[in-house]
Amino acid sequence: MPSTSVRRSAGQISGEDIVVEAAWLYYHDGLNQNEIANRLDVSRATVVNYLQEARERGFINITLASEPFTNHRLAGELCARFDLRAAYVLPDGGGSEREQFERVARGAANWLPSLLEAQDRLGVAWGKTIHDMAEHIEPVSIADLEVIQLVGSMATPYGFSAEICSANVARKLGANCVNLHAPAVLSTSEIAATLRKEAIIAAQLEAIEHCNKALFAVGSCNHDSHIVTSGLASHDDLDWYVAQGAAGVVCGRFIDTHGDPVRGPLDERMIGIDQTALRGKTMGVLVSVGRDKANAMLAALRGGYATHLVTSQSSARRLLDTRP
Amino acid sequence: MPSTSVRRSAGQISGEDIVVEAAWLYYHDGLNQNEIANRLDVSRATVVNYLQEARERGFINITLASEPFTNHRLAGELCARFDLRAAYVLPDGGGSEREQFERVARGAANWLPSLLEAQDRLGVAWGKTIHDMAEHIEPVSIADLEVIQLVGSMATPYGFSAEICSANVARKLGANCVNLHAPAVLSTSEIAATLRKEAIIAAQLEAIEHCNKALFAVGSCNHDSHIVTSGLASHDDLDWYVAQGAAGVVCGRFIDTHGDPVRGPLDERMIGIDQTALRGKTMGVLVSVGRDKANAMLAALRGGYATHLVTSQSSARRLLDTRP
DNA sequence: ATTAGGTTCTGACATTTGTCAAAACGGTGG
DNA sequence: CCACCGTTTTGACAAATGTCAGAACCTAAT
Repeated sequence: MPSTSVRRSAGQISGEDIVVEAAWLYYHDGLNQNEIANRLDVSRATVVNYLQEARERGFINITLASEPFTNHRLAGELCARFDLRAAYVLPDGGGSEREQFERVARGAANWLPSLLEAQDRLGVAWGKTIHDMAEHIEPVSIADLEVIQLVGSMATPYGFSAEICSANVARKLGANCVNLHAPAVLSTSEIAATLRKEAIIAAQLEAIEHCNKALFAVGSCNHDSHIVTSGLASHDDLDWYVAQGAAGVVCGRFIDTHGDPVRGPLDERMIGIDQTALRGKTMGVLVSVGRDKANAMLAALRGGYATHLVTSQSSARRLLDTRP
Repeated sequence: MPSTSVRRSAGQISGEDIVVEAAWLYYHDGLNQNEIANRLDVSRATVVNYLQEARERGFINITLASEPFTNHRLAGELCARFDLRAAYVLPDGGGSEREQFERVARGAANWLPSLLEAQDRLGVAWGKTIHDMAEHIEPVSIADLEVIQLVGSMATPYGFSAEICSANVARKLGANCVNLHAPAVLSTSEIAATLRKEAIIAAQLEAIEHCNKALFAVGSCNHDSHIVTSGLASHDDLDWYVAQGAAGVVCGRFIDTHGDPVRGPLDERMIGIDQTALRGKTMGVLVSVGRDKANAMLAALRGGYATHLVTSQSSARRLLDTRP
């Protein structure tokens, strides 16, 4: 009676097959590792290995439903106060601001796919928030999705510049990516104007105008915030805009505490979506968290740039504690 | 120093919030129950309860990726042999036929959502297989999906009659449901013809013609198979069709070993999709398993009714072991 | 044959998770 | 104020899962 070996390399069963079988028995049929070990006639330790392999290979998807987060009490209040269609509030979990940032990025990554549908054209801004979010998106494929870079590229080589953000989001969502092949800011408004008329750039700006959804973060108006460190604005630029009442930055554009555009010399030299166009999208997803972002978030929310918000509990409380 | 209570009903945190928080920390942040217990300042046993509640409430979704099943060696061979676009082969797991049936139903439930896209019109047949499958679909919402009942309702009250199958599939997928408000089989062809001309029925038959995808099982030609027990065909009907070469049943219609229609007196009296229309769909998902279904499956596959197949390893082997 | 080098598997132990009866709690009505 | 009742939490124990060093196994080269 020659017993057929179950060793992975032997037998008629191909290598990964037994791994899948173990995963199925465990996650779908609800057997425990002992029962699986008996059925497959291997040791329980081996079953542990199979299951680990299955997880590593991404055979198992564990996702958290979005409802409990959006239904969160704070989410409801945020929607009411800032006229949002939905908000996604992540628990603080008692961790540091660093951890909270991470969690919000993951939360946004978790939520985003369910906000998109086939044929959407999603504009993507830039920044550490957007970049980290993109990292955490579980790859899915959304039919005929187009991802469009909303802001020109950064002069300084930067880990989370606009083209990298949009490319990563597109990659994770299996989408086509329209990059904006121009610097975010040019030395003179004339050069910017010329560039805007270039056929290639014009087509890309056209794509920006016609995207229906937007994903963006906000920047604060400090001298150490990304708007300066990325080389988009000089310290003088920043001072000038702050003097005019700037309270925050969306897609590289300055806005005041009411969210209204603060226009100035830099604007003419920039290539990318402007405040008016951003406000016109049918969906605007704002991802932001942190004490330092509070004012800028408030400005962006008041300005009506966002229809959807992802943030943390403590940030949500800060927003709600401010007088309207 | 009044310590704020974390008891669920107290504090500013709403009841389900702490459950969600625990779930997040566990499934997303990968903390273990002890760490979570410390953070939330409750006992570990409580964390266990929270996590259980989160699972019960469906906050956590665990699904298996479809690739390992569709990439399976047997799946590839099935595609090649029967000209399928994809096959989903479930492990046998050493269990009984009963367990295999169950597993195939769950596998189909797992796979189906990823086969559908927005605006699809999915025709759904009937039978125990389809019914059990529907039970196991994890509720999702597919935009503008329409589910259409392919076969009329059963005269005998039946747990898995056509209208129940389509309604359940529709419910789970958040789809609109077009039911066929007519019996599957009538006493005379004249009555059937009259009924087909009724405006309501005609519109429903129209919907059947225009659906682009179909989900169906096969029936075998035994006297104890559902085609007889459900009251669709009498024993005499069955004998007659078998004598004409019938080897299986799809959507209540008889086919021979090549999958070609076997037409007879019963056909004129039936209301529902016919063999030609079924063959014309852009996608046909056949879900079937079991030794007794082998011949019928073979017939359906040869007849080109299916573009996608869900079955078990052992059933797959049986199919492949048969001479083409 | 035998040996070397890699991979896969296993047994013994460590850690994590689940269970359950009893205790603590919060509201309610005497 | 207290006794009651249903719910939530907890501690102690039981079960399940994870870890890791070494055994078993395969392959290919000597």
